[in-house]
Amino acid sequence: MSRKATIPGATTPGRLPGRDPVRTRARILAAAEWEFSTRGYAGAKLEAIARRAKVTKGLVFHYFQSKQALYTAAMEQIYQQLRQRQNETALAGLTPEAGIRRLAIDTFRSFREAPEIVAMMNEENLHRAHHIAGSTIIPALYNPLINEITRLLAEGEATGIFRSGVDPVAFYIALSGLGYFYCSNRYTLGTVFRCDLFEPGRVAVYETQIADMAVAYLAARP
Amino acid sequence: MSRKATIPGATTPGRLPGRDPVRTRARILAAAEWEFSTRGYAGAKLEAIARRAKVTKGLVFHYFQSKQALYTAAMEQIYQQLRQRQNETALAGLTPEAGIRRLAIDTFRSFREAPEIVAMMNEENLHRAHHIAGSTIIPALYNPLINEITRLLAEGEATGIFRSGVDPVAFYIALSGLGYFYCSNRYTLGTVFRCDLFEPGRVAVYETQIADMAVAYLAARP
Amino acid sequence: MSRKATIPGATTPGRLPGRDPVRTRARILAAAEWEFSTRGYAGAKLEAIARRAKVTKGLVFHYFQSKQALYTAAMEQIYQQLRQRQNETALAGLTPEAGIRRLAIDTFRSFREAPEIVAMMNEENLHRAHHIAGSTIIPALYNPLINEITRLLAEGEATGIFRSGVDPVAFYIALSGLGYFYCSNRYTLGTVFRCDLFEPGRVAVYETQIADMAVAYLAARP
Amino acid sequence: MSRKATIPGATTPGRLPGRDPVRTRARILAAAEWEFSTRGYAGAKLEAIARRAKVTKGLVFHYFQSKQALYTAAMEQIYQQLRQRQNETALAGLTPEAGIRRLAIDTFRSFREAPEIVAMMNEENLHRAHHIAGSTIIPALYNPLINEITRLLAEGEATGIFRSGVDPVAFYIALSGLGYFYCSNRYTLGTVFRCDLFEPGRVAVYETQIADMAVAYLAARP
DNA sequence: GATGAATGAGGTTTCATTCAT
DNA sequence: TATGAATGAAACCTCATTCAT
Repeated sequence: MSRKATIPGATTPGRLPGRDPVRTRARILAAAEWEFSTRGYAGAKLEAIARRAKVTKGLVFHYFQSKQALYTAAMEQIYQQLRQRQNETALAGLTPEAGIRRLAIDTFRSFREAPEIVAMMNEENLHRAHHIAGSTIIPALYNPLINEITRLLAEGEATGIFRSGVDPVAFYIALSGLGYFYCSNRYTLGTVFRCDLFEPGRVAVYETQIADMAVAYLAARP
Repeated sequence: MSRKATIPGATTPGRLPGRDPVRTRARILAAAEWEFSTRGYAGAKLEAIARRAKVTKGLVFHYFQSKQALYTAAMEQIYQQLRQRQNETALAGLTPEAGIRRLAIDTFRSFREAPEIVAMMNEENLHRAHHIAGSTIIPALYNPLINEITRLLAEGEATGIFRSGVDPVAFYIALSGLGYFYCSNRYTLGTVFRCDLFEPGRVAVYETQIADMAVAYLAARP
Repeated sequence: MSRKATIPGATTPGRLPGRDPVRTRARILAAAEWEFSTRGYAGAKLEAIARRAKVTKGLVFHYFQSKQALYTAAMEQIYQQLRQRQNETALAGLTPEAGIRRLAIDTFRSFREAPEIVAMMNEENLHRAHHIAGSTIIPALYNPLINEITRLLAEGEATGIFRSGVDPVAFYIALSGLGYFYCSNRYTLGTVFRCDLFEPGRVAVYETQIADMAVAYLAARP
Repeated sequence: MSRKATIPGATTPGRLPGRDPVRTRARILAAAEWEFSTRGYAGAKLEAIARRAKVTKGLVFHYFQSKQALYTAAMEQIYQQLRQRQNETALAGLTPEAGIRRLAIDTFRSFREAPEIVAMMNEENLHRAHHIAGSTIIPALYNPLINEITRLLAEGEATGIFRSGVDPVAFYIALSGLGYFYCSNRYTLGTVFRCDLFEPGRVAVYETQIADMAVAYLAARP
């Protein structure tokens, strides 16, 4: 009898080195994300990625053809996670002011919660966006967010509470920058100011400050 | 005695161009700054640094004992350049509002003009500020700037034009973030928005926006 | 019973193109001949052979048990092709002189038309005939040719037009060498002499020359 | 006293892992020649070359930048050795007939004594003379020999003992082929004919035969 | 018969570092 | 001070082969 006694329908859970290509690929990708985002492209070693994914180095090449290709795959996945995270933000039904506050706070939070995204973006900029340039997916990911901002600005301007002439892209950059820098430079700032920037109290103070900055800037002057 | 009688102070013509220890060291350090800031710690190769400095690899080890030590030296030099650049900002004699505007604009400019500083800070944060932690010089470099901000905030509050209760450190971070992100993410943003962020017109728009944000936030509400 | 009722002899349409064991095996063997003869044993990759045969690597192992075994199979097939090609030569009814001329010319032609045989023989000699040594087929393939030569030499000697005392094996080697070298060293000679050795005019000149050499050597001196 | 007691003028012989760049390079090159010519390009392993040269793999790359470059260097050296060997042949003062006989015999001998040259030429032809094509040295090496042949043919024709209209290049190829094939196919022929082709008696027979063939062909017919 | 995931050994190459001169 | 030969570990990658399905 060559057929083993298996529970029909069950996919034999718990088998790690088993033959489940989908999971294996996912494991490798997750390991790559971790290594690339914590050590950078050059600093990440395929050996470490393989060990973390519990596969052999050869198998990494079986799925992804080179270190570069693996890096690109990891980067695209990370970007998608960022946008997914940001798209969860529900701005519908909020007043323009509340929407902008929420946006400032949520953007800040998304960077805080996904340090690998921040690290990966820095890495990308070090290489002058070489990889993103080739990707068609990534620019598309930004559209919903910019559209949302444009809508909020227009709405606020129409109801007379926001100033006019605000550049949505420039405003998006400023809003992101307020949250991004706090997270991306967490360790150098923490060292210089001898404190932990991610301590909840400090985060709350900063959160309020950047939301205030955003709306104060937009507020129509009498 | 193989040492020839040389006239001190004269640059003894005919010698190899590199026989000037001070300049040689400086050349190596400059090459290291360039390589480390454009490729990161792991991506920078001593071979490339040596070639760029027009010396042999061995000589790099002669002056700096290891890659790590060379990196630290390069980093400290870069930080000093940043602070030097920021200290050139003359805020004396300006009204608090003008001072803050100037600070926002100058900080932005300093990041724009010194991309190697931005890259190096990112690298440092990737490594959780490992190198800065050991350095006593670097935290000290930040003091003048924070003092200046504290002074401006206090002055503005005293004259009733600024709101009270602003955290100087949080405000410094926000101010820096507005300029930093625009520069550090120059390439990814440029790719996504299909434009050159460093085009003068775009820079001018952003400059005004961040200065407006800073003062709008600080402005005392009636 | 998973085996469907199929009409034997019919090529069961709609099946995967490769579901014909005989043809699949032949395709793999042909691919192996090409790869081994153009890249050598070590230079040939099973991956490339599989791709060329449009099968998976696993299937290559299914039919042939190892790279070595596949190589041997390819080599034997190639040798058989050579002898088949040479046996097509019809020497019956020719005078000894005409027979020798025809032999020289046909041997030359067979090497010209089957470069993979030449390459494979070189590869074999690189490995000191390791594979041929084990094969019983290959020596047998040479017998008809040597017999033919022996017959022609004897006949010519008997009729007094050929010299006596010619070693048939040595003569066979010389005859082959004249044609073989021209083909085996086609590229290096072509480079050195800046011409295409396989250009028809040049081939014709050489053909005449080697036939002349053979018969001039054999001709009985007065 | 840091100066060791050394015999002045002596280059401290017998030091193997010592710092003698010229010898080290030569050792690597010699090892490469051996490995490439006995195993082919793909079959040769840098590890084996390094071990044979008693250096580390890294050092092989220090001197030659890649496997390809090392191969090219080895090939050029081997070609030079061949021509050097052939140029040693002193044809001056010989009659045209004696000159041609000597040429046939010496060419045969040079291939017999330098099997690595034969192997390397085969390898080159496998790769369609890719490497030789780039080299300017190699074609030049052939000139003296062709000149010599042209001279002998002209002289023989002038004195009426050689036929006219012989193509020197085609004749050179035939002459070389007679010797080359015997050596290049030593092992396959030896297997097929169950004998050692390099056994002195057999070599002598063949030597006479090919010299006879050459002059019989050239001989003017009454 | 056929697939393709998985392995493990070994291939070429890189690189920080040491050391004799 | 300066050179560059030499090292050894480890990097990325390839490839013949096995195995579950």
